[in-house]
Amino acid sequence: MAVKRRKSKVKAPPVGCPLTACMQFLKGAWTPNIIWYLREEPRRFSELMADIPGVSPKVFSGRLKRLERDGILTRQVIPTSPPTVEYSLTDLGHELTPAIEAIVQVGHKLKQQRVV
Amino acid sequence: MAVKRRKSKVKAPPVGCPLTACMQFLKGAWTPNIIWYLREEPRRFSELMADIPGVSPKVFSGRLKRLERDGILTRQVIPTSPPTVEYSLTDLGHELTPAIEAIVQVGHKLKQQRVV
DNA sequence: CTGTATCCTTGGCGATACTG
DNA sequence: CAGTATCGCCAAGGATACAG
Repeated sequence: MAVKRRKSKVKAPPVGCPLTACMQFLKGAWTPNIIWYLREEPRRFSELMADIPGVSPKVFSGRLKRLERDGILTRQVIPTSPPTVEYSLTDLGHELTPAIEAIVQVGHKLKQQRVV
Repeated sequence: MAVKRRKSKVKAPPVGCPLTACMQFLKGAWTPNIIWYLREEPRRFSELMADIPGVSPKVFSGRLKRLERDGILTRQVIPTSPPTVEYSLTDLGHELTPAIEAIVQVGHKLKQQRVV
């Protein structure tokens, strides 16, 4: 069925602004972590789930689907005998990693200063 | 009135991870933009509203309050005759700007490549 | 000018169970 | 192993009007 994307009634922050342009890909509770854990090498579903504890498979699967739809990552089924699936970043996905790296940097600093 | 904050039943991405530690401050639809537009100099309520079109005063006010509570910015009332209010980043707020700058950088690049 | 008050919608998120 | 199905919550966000 036509997955026609409804005109999101959720008011978008100002598009056209580079900040928002990038943030839209980082939106969502688990999104940055997923990209982060994929930055070096492809990972499988359960590996990612283990990397990012606390998320339910349903939510996780949904997030991965959206990221795939957005062109951030690709999903590849490997026909082994328990089937495995590998997720990896696309070029677009890799473009985002510098931003996330900066966020991680800041996070480290905040932790050092015990502000978190 | 004791605004006791309930143990948020919502989204609990893995805390303790630096990424999430930083992201919690960037969460929310208009948050990064607010910090961004305050990075150089203090701004008044209506200035910020104009910088970031499309947000209603209620939502905007709520966001600013949360940022103040989180220690990202300070609110100073200037007793002029129409009263004006100035918002400025705290030290903590300024710590976040490198991360946002990186995000903006990536946003620029994405726009150049017309992926957005 | 700088916000609050009301009321409402929505989609993100969660838990658990189940399947190819 | 890698997900869906189902059910439901609720905080974030929005529109509009009003207030100090």
